[in-house]
Amino acid sequence: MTDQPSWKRAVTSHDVARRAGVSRAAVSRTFTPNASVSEQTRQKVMKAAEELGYRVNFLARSLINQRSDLVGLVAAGLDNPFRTMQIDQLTRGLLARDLRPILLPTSRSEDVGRFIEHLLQYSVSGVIITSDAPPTQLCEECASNGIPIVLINKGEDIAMVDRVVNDDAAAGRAAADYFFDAGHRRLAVMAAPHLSYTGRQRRKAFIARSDELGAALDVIDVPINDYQSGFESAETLDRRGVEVLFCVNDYMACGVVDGLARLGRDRSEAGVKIIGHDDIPQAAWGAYQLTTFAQPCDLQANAAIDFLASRIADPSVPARLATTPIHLIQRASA
Amino acid sequence: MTDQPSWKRAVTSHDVARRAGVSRAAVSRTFTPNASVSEQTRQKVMKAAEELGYRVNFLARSLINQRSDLVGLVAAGLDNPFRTMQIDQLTRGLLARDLRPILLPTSRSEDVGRFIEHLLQYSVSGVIITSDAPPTQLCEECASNGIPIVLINKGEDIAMVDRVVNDDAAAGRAAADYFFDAGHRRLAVMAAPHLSYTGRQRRKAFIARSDELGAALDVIDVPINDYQSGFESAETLDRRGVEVLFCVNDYMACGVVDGLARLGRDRSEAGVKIIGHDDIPQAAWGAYQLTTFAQPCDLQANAAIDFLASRIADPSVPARLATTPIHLIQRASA
DNA sequence: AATTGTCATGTACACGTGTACAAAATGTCA
DNA sequence: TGACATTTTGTACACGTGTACATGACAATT
Repeated sequence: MTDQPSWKRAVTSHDVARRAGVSRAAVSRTFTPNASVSEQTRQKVMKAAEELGYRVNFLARSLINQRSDLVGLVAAGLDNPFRTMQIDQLTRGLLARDLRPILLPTSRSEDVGRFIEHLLQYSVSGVIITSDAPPTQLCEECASNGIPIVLINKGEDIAMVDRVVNDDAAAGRAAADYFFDAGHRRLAVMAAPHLSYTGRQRRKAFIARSDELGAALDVIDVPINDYQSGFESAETLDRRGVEVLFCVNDYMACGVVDGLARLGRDRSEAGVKIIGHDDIPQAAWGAYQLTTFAQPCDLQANAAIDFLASRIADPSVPARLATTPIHLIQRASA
Repeated sequence: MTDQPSWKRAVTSHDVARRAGVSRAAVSRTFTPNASVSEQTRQKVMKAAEELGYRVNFLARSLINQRSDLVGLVAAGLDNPFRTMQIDQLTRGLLARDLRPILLPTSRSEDVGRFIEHLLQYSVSGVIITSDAPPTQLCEECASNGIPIVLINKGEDIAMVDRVVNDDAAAGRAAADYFFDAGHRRLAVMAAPHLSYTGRQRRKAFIARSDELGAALDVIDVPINDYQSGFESAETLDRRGVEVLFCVNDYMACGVVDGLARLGRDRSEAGVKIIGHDDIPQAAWGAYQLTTFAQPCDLQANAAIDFLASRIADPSVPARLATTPIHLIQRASA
């Protein structure tokens, strides 16, 4: 026989059709949901497909459908553990819906141009962006090519672009209230004033609520909301005599804790009280025990994927916005 | 004109050809490396392509080339920060070579069947596997379809499958030597005896070297090499009076440190000395300061991608093995 | 029995590209 | 200039699939 034991070439729908004694169209219909096939031929086709080890070629299918079921996942700063949680949830969610995630980690914004090529050349069905830096160019390019976009925790509201955002305003306010209710009249907040939309929102809300309450306020600016910045800022905190601090994310808060410890300011005795945000795994680690606002990245992922899926189905729906609730987790740090 | 301002349909090589006044083949050749085109027509084509915003449709190209430039990235346990470092390096390396990573996080091994479908249906150019659980079925299936595979830190040596492994034996030995040279005659190692190939190797080498040195040895088994296991095992360490411990990874070591701290056994005063492995970011954090073996995941990623690329070019090369060196990083924990 | 409607099936084309082959153009040398 | 080698170009087919359309089978209705 011409039956090669080695993988000479992939088995196609044509082969299955011949073996099952039906037309190639019948095979195609068998593997297409909501297509019209009689139960009898479906059986025959399935049997033949099974025997030959047939799999539909998604490249060919995508070519015809103008849709690849690939989804671009643009994320920045995998160093922040929260990002890992996000992409973990997102990839699982996408795979559960038979969408395949292409991971595109951005370090410098210059990558973005290359990413656009990657995405458009593969006719991705959609793009989910978690990056810090606002890739407006990428958005425009995708939009003008009719590729659905969902932004997670980003500010720009663009026509036809869905967004999922954390309730940062609530977090900022709640943090200020928490400290105030505990009797403190001098508060502090640490954040990067120019990067990270979500960090800016939390910072803004904390400052606003602080003012409302009439509390004194230290605003500590850092270049980036990361561990290193937190660590190095400990000295500033010490110098200014800060007693309670809202750190706009846990990643940086861990740095603050370690930085203070290095200066000998242990927080078990009357040290600095700290509230963080995100509830990264490390926030629960014994050395930190951060009181923090949990950000429901599972809900966010689901919401984002829902948005994406529905917009893939109907690209003309108006832009939507989902705000996910926060949840205070009390630990030893405050 | 029929010029729609909206994105009615993507611009194809046909459009470019017409505009440039050449045949469609000329366009194709312009965008195919090492194809025969005169400089003059290339210029014309590039100009027309620029004006129309043309991009090669990779789905169509892949269909004809039987190769998609997509690479499956099968990884488990994104909770371990080392995994994040790995996929970060791998995705960047792949993108730098114009390969696109499809991320497939495995939690249960049952996913594997579904992943195989994902991978084969898209005619991925190759697969890189970092998963703990040995997906032998996935390997076989890919191999029988002629898809190159590279394993990172896995044991199975399979025909035609390249591997990149950390020098676990050296790490295990060096850890034992380190403690012995410091004067300790009773050593301990903590690891999951059934999971994680790489952990087993380190454990084995540590035990062997211990025996050679004639040191007493505590072998502490855990179900998984994770933070939680480390944390919970602190009590066992305390009960057995362990003084020095080799933890087969940092993730677990962090748990041990926290677990011991909870029991009041601070390591600043004569506490348990700990050596970890991987040099995850948290190992350098102030609260832990782990002495550890750095695993060069950048080298590993490059080696893996080199293997993959060369095997894509020539699938018939015999299986290769790269062993990456470790590097001791001394901090306060030992 | 004749008519109508429903549904399964096959044929033929389309998706956008790479490339074998032949034809044409160009360059080289006597 | 003619003969020949080399390069460039165009034509035609292939990749593997989804689906519009027409055809035919079969049940339901009159």
